Amino acid sequence: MPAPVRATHDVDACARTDAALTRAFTILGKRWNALVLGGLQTGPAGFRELSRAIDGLSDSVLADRLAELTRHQLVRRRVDEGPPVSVSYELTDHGRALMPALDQISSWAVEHLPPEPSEQ
Amino acid sequence: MPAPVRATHDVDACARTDAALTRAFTILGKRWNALVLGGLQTGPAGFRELSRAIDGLSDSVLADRLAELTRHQLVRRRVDEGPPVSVSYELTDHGRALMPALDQISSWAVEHLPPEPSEQ
DNA sequence: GTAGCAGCTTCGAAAATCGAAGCAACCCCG
DNA sequence: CGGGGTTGCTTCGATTTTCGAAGCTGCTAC
Repeated sequence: MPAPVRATHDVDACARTDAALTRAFTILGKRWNALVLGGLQTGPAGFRELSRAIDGLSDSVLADRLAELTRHQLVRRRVDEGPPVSVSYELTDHGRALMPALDQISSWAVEHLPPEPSEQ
Repeated sequence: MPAPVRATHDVDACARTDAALTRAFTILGKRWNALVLGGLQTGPAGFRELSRAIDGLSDSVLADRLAELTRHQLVRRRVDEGPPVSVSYELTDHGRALMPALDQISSWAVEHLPPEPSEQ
């Protein structure tokens, strides 16, 4: 054992940062993904609707995020060919399964996230 | 009501994308933050230890993330002035309070996140 | 026709991330 | 004591992401 006994716990213990968590945050760790999913929580919504609901998110990025979430099967894009073509996005079962976790994070933020002492 | 009855639900319903969720993902929505917190889940760890545990994360970004998480009071930096100065990072109570949610997300990923059909 | 809305896409600029290298301090080995 | 290894970061230039404004199509209302 070359290194001093400094480590509080073995590297292996936290080593593989939990592959599943890594996969989850490959998606959720992108700037707006979780918020888009959250915006869909209450039901289907149109592109423009989401755009207005999520403050600060630009159209170009929203389009990108929706495409990505759709690829990952968390969101479904549905087109209504009625007289005025309309598009709506909604959560898939996979996406909906994430909602409880999102709620939990939301609650955590209420209780443990200070109102920003001084934003960077 | 100028627009056709296309909206499935009122904008207000999903309007303010849940301020708390937004605040939470101002932090968690950054590329490595959640993984760093996850790496600290099993106990205190040193800089290099985390660096090796989280695959793909560079030193410069890790330093940045740790500083940010520390500012937000989710992580605490502790220096042991012993003969060999050693630094260790650990979760604060606020940070630890997030772990259940992280676990839930991890479980969700196991059950609902396909093994990447084709990475972008 | 003219205006307005929905749903995107394109484009250049700004910001975030990356990876390699550097640096001080300290330990072990010989 | 010198060489080599480890820890904890910082700096820097290059690549990626993200951003926001503008543009374009299709349709409706006036």
